[in-house]
Amino acid sequence: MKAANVSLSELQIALMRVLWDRGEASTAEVASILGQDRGLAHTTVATLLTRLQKRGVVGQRRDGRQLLYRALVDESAVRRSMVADLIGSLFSGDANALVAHLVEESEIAPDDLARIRQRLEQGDGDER
Amino acid sequence: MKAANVSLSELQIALMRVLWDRGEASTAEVASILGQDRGLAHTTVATLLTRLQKRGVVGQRRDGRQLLYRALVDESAVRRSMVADLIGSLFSGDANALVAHLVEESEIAPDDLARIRQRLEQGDGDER
DNA sequence: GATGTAGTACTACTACTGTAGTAGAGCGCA
DNA sequence: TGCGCTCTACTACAGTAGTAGTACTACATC
Repeated sequence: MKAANVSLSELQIALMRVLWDRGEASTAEVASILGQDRGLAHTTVATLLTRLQKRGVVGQRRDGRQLLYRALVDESAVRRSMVADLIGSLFSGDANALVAHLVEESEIAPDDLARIRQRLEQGDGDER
Repeated sequence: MKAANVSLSELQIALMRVLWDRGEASTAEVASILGQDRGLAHTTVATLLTRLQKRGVVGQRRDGRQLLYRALVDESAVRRSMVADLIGSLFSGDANALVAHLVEESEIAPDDLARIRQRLEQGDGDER
């Protein structure tokens, strides 16, 4: 629960992605992955995780000397709230305008729309 | 020009929207509109505009005692860069996944996809 | 000419983010 | 049984955003 209003920075999302992928991870694990990609110090990652924990976005569990973190919000909740924010502020709340933008900017081909629709209509009779 | 990397907060976008709508606006105008909606002090709006100007996002022109501001980046550039950021961080760079998300979250109806495609294919042979 | 008014410039403060160092605690190995 | 390593906790600092007050300036009006 705690569904609403989770807006994260790019870096924070990268952190979360590690947790989403593995379910639970120690600071060291996260740091080794993030540090690899971005050259962040171990302590930096620890700070970021602590802050997210204080914010209630991740949960913390002690395992001996180590801390294990896991996500308390799932990716789709973050997607939901961040996409909604974007549509609200930049597309006057109109999701169709966002799709139109994507096509206009050649981010997706018009044919993809049909494919997506087909896939979704087949995949689920209705699940929502 | 200055195409890239314009990422703005919700409030900053609201400021910009006033400028996008009217082309050029004085601090007072922006403040009266924004202040209406959000109860911001006149000086707050002035500060925000100055900062955007320092960042090169808006241009400033003196008209007597007043300053007139106009946007130096257009809305589509901001959309482009912010949508791209979002897709990059939350949808693994896959724009299709964003569209699928929109449909799954009932932000748009599957039929809308067809409508959008039709509209776009008719509207422009190709313009890009 | 003095004064009120409108408008800008400067300063300030809080919160959050990115970044990381240092200090301290516990564990394992020589 | 002490030394080093690892891991966390705490502190710090710069940058940006949100918010607004105060001070100064120019203009109009009496």
